[in-house]
Amino acid sequence: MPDTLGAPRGEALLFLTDEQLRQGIEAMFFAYRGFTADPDRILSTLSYGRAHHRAIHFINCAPGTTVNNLLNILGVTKQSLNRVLRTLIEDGLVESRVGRADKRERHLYLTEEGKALERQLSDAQRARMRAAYRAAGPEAVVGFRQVLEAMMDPEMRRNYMKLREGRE
Amino acid sequence: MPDTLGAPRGEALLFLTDEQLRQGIEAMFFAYRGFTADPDRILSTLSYGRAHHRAIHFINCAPGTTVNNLLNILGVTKQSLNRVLRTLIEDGLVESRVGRADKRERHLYLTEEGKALERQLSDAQRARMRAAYRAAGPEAVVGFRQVLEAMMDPEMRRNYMKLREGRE
DNA sequence: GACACTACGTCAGCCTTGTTGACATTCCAA
DNA sequence: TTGGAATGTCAACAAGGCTGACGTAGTGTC
Repeated sequence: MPDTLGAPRGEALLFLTDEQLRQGIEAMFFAYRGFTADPDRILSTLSYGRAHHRAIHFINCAPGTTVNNLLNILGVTKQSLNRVLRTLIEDGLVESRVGRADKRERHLYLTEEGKALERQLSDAQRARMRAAYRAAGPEAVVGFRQVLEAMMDPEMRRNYMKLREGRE
Repeated sequence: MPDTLGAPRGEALLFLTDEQLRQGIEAMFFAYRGFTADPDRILSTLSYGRAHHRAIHFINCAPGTTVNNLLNILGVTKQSLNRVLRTLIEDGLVESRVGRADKRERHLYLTEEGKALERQLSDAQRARMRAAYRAAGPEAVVGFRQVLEAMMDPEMRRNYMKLREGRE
């Protein structure tokens, strides 16, 4: 069977077989379940859900972010986000400040209590991630990140990069 | 600062910093969105959801699987699964056969129509996975899989391995 | 100043998909 | 025969998505 691409020969492309891809798909499914399991347990005791976790996470990452900005990152409607945000503000975990330059905007911040919950959630999630990283080793981690980045929608990849830059 | 573990020195553990872990967490979040985006688009035109996709996927992987078995793999209640299965059976995508050895059990199979939808969904999902694999390269794929496997709950890892063995 | 537009909040209603609890049926096995 | 396992089904409920409509406040433009 001739190699239509020229450079890499058949065997070098074994990682692109349907069976390999299928295993990757299932690995994503099962791993994502593990990924969310620990925070989910904590949240359920507080009658919060994953949606609250996501909001808390990204507000913590980018303090002072606007509602619109958060909407784009999370990829939900403002009505959905608002429901979550309202409870977090009522419960004193998030503070909403009217913008100085543009008073239509609301800038979101975690309160001390909000930061405490964020820490609790991300400690649990990081512990699992750390264990997985340690078990797999540094080279595997590089590969892991490369594949994940390549799997994102371009727009989400931009959001992802932006968040990283903001912390460097 | 002394190295408490002995062997690897500080720099070798840079991949375990909180910032690295945080980036990994966000990468998982954004990548999973991409991972499900293509099937979701197809499903929404058929008034099906992700739950239907998951059922179809695993019935296709393990034809003749029982309801209970599927329950364990998917990690949902029988009532939840039943609602999904009922619509799939009504729509003629899934066939439920009474067990021969144990007539309490129902063995699940995809019909031709079900297989066609499965193919449509998995083609879309594999296309994205293939693009990501190709962009990242074979070494990255190995690392990707290693980290994902390490991130699973032990019970889910067993399910994952079992599915793989069944196809080899 | 009038007007269009933007950012945000909110109300109402709908859908999917998860949950619990209760109960019927069927059938295997002790 | 009787207990328990596997399954199906009904009802009720909640989280968290969605759309559509409407209100309000602030911005920017003509």
